[in-house]
Amino acid sequence: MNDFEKLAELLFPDVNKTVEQLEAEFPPRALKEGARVTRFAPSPTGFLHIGGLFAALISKLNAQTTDGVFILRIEDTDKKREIEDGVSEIIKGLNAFGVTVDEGVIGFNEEKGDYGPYQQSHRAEIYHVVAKKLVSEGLAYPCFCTEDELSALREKQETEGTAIKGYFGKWAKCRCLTFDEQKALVESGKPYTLRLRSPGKEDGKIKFDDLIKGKIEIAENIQDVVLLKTDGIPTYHFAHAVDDHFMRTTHVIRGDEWISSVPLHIQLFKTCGFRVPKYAHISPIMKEENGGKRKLSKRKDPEAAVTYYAEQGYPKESVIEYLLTLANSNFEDWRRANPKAPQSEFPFNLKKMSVSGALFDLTKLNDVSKNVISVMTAEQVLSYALSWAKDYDSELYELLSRDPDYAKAIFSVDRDTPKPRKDIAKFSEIRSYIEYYFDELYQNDFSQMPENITADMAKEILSAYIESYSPDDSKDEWFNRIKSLCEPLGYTPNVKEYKKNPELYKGHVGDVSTVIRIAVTGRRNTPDLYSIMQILGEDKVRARMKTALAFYKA
RNA sequence: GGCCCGGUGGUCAAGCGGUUAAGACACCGCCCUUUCACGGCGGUAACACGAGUUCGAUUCUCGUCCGGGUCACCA
Repeated sequence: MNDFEKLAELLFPDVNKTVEQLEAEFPPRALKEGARVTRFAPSPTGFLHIGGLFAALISKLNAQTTDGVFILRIEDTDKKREIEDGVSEIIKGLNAFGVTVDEGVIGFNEEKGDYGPYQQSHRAEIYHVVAKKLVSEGLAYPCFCTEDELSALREKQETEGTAIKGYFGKWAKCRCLTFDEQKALVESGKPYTLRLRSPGKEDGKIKFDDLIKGKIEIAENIQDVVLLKTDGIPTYHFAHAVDDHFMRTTHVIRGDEWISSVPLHIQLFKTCGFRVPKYAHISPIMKEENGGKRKLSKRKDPEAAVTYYAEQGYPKESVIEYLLTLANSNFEDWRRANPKAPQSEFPFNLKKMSVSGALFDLTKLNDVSKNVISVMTAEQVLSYALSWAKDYDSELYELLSRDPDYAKAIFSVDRDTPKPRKDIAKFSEIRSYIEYYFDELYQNDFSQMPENITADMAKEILSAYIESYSPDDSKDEWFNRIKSLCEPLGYTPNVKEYKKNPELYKGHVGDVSTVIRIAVTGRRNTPDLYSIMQILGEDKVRARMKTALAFYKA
């Protein structure tokens, strides 16, 4: 047994498994040629960032379009970041937007798949097996430096103005400890981290091909980075290499803040004897502020949290649809050609991802969402409205569920037509949109008449209309009735005629309709009035007109 | 500061040496129209700057500027 092997035994006396055994335990996946295995690997902070959702979506799409596998792995190697039930929050967030996983963590202490465990805190043994192997081959060593020593080192490098800073080469004082020294220190109980003995050279360069950013050349890693912290838990870097190898990840898709550690990661994969996965780095979603761009901030921007969209009542398809427009610019063309096709049919292409970070545009989201909702059926809209209201507006929920047919009729107005209305972007708007259908919500505001219509005129029109109103009219009969009211009262049924000779009339049929509209709905602008009156029914219509009439008489 | 990435209208973006520099959102105007919305038509608006290379640069090279990222026992 050489010194390295002796050291490995000293450091990991309880580790008996070998890397070979792990390889057998987690064999390469039997997937078809070209299938991609991707993963989303958040920390359980309980906060799902819209950028995280975006990355997860892209990863899922990559797996889905290649008949691969999409994994959810939880990176809980830092207890400081973790919050109670953080895992559930993340999963809930993902599921709320339909980004479901094929494999990995699916609930509290619940997972599926043969490549687990999928929570890093449960994988200690696996990391230690690999670590032991590295030590036995002289590729990693224990470092007994304290935090104070490390910061002293940093200061020294600072004052000396060394070109490269950090723990490497001659600065790495634990690198060259003899076995006897190491043994004494370990046996004395001194805490230690495990560091990589980096094979990198100071002037070395590494090239790699990022699937989104293209070819990148950076200095190779020379730092003897920490692999295992003093508590034996791996750092992100080490866990990344071990996990993505044994989970047989083919494509690592993540935020571009990781780009600068790619040289380290490649080095790690290689020194562990693992095949290097393909990398794709996504630019962050930004926000505009004072003319500048910055990353969407968890603290400052409510829209950074995925929960914001649920609270606002955006359908999940809307958020995904918008994210897709950011991801692949040809998505909108595809959508125009396939207005009703499910999003899963879009041929997503990683190569078409934008290289630079996009500003998140809520206005555009609203537009996208209006389109999404406009092609839904009334049943779908109602079911979304109900599920939103259930959580966020109990009064509205009550009213909508009281008479489902009535509620469905409301959402059917102007819907199933070649040119459906597009006025709902999110369900938090819906209350004001439909309030006049419910006496409980409806505001008797008759004072908002256009300036050209006086109270006397309104009174006159309403009185006449109440006499003539017939609830069983067809739409044509209904409108003809309104038109026939016009001439006796001094209005013209013909708008063009009015525009030609405005001085001959008090107004046109539009004005007459407006008076009725305001009486019935309390507002100047609504969808098709005939439909609204049909839904409201004779009793409500008459009651409202009477109330309005009383108002104008007063 | 070192290293890396980026910079086309207000926003998202096509573009791969020769284009009237697409399209979408937003905005404005007109048309359609009983209101609103939808829809249709039209409009305002862009290649960060400076040098090269070239017959010709938004496209290629270099520099400047600006923006972003990263330099931990955090991920």
